[in-house]
Amino acid sequence: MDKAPEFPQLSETHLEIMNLVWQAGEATVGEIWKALAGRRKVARNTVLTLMERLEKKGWLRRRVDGHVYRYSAAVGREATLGKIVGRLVDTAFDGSTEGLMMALLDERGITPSEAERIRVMIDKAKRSKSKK
Amino acid sequence: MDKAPEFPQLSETHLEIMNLVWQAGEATVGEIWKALAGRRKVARNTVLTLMERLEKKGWLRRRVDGHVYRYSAAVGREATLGKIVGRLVDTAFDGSTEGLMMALLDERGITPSEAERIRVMIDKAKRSKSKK
DNA sequence: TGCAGATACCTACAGGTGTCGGTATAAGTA
DNA sequence: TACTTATACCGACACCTGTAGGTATCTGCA
Repeated sequence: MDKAPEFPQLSETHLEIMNLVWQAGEATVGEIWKALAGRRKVARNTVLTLMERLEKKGWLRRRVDGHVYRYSAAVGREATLGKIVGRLVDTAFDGSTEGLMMALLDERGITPSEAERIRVMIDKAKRSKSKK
Repeated sequence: MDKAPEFPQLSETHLEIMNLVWQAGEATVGEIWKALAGRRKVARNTVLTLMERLEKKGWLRRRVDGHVYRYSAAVGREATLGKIVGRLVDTAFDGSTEGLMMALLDERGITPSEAERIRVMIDKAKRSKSKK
């Protein structure tokens, strides 16, 4: 569950589907479709096409189960999201982690409890920085 | 400098150009092209097309100056980047600011001095949360 | 006055994306 | 057995994106 594709960018819709697959672990097109259709109107075939494309590009894997394909993610959620965010930092914030955080805090704000948890995260990240 | 378009997503390349324009304040296609070509090979006409499209969609403004168009950003940098990040938080992290930060720290790590500055930012954000 | 260089406009094209319809097949059900 | 319901595959279409060539115009300099 690790060899990420060369990273040719996941669109928003693709990401939406990847998220559902990550959440489900393994799922059929129908299951993902139902989950997605709960939020917005979309045809089953649309989901099918998108998932086939994701599979072709190496983001999803599928295995035969009876007469059905069961899809699962071929890449890890953490690593993938990490790369996406990293890429955004590079292209939009010129590599500045702080820049992104600033934009985020400015846009969203945080609650005191979030602030506390983030503080803990930062301490931990600082300490284990050399790990990676 | 504020009414952002309905936000139909800026591609990475578009963002690259927007960044140069934000930096320059006002610039001709030729100037942006030179700045961009310094980093990667690209034809002048490519930049021209991209900037025309950005203008058509409301991200850039242009005014006649002699026989030349001078382009400037029609949207503020902070607000725009904020929205982009916010959107990523929503689509990739299900609205969780912390989630994004975690991914970022995990992917990039931070130096102690960055950690310190971020801590200050968070404190400030927490205090002025109601402002926005 | 004529040419080089910058500029803008028009057009094109391949590849990706989001959207499906049509059709065939398999499985469960009345 | 006939019908309904999933599923998959093929193909299509419009729009966006990155890329750029061709051409006409303008401007400054030899």
